[in-house]
Amino acid sequence: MKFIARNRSIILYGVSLAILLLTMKWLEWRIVVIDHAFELYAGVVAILFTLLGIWLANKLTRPKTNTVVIEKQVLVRTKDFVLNEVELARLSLSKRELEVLQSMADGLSNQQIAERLFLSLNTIKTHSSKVFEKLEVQRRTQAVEKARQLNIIP
Amino acid sequence: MKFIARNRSIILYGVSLAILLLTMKWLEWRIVVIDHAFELYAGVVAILFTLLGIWLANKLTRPKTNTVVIEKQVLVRTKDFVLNEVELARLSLSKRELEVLQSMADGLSNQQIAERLFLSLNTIKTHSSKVFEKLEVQRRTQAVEKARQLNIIP
DNA sequence: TTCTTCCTCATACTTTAGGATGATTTTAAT
DNA sequence: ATTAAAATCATCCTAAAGTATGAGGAAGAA
Repeated sequence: MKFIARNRSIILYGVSLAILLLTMKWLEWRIVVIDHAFELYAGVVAILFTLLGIWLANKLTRPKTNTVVIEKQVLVRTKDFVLNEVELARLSLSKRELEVLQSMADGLSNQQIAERLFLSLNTIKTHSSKVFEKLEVQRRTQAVEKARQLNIIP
Repeated sequence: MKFIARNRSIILYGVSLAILLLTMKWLEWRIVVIDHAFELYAGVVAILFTLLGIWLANKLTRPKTNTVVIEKQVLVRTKDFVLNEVELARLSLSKRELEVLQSMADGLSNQQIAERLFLSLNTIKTHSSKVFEKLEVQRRTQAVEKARQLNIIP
C-alpha cells in the first residue's frame, strides 16, 4: 500500500491524536462532557488547523524540484564537403595539378584525363607525378585516398 | 525581500490571526483573563498546529523530479556510413572480392593487398578482375569511386 | 554423391601507370 | 627586364595493373 507508506507520519500523528482523545474520554467519561468541552474543542481546533497548515504549505510553498540533467548526445554530421584550404595551400598544388587530381578521383585514366583537359598523355603523366610527389604517395589510388582524408577533394 | 514575497500568504495569515487576537484582547481586556483563557489557548493551539501542519507538509511531500534533457552536440567528421546491403547483395560480390575492393579503396597496390591477405599477386589480380566485371568498370579507381557512390564501402 | 560456387594460383600477354630527365613556352611577380 | 614558377610536351625505361584462360581444391547445396 503505497498510500500508507507515503503518509505514514501523518497517519501516525492522526492515530496518536485519536488515541490520546479516546484515552481522555475513557478516563474522564463519567465527568460531564461540558467540563471537558475544552479538551474536545482544543483537539478539533488542533486537527483543523493542522489540516489548514498542510493545505497552506501545499498551496503556497513552491514545489520542490529536483532538477536532473541528462546529457543526450546528438550526432551532427559535418557538411558533405568543406574544402580544407589550409591543407590545400600547404601542399601548394598548382591549378592543373589539382584538376588532374580531381579527375583521378573520378576514376579516369591518364588518357581520359588528357582528353578531358585537351592535353597530351605525357603532360598528364608529368602533372600526376608532381601530385604524387607533393602528396608523398606512389600511386593514384593512394593520392585520391589521401586527398579525401585531407578534405581537398569531395 | 524574497522571503516576504515567498511566504506572503503565510505571513498574512499569521498577522490576521494576531490582529484578531489583539482585537479580542482590546474588546474584552477588562474581563478577567481567566474567563478568556480558553480563547487564548485555542489561538496558541491553532498557531502551533498550523505550524506543525506546514512542517509536516514540507517534510512529507516528495520533491518532484524535474528532468531536463540537454542535447549535447557531438560533431562527427566521418559521414555516417550505412552499408547499402541491397546493392551489395545485388552485386553478389564474394567475401574475398569485397576484401580486395576495400583494400583497393585504401590505396594499396595489388602486391600490398596480396601481402595483407596472405595471397599471391595473381590471386589478387583474379579477384580484382572479377570485381571490375561485377562493378562494370575497367580500373581500380573507377571501382572505388563506384563502390563509394553505391555505399558498399565507407 | 554430384554439382556449383568460391577460392586459389599460374602463365602469357597487353595496357596503363609511374619515374627520370630535359626542353620550350607561358605566366606572374619583382 | 629579369627571374621564378607553372605549364606543356617528349623520350626512354620500369613497374604495376589489367585481360584471358586454365586448373585444382574446398565448401556447401541439391
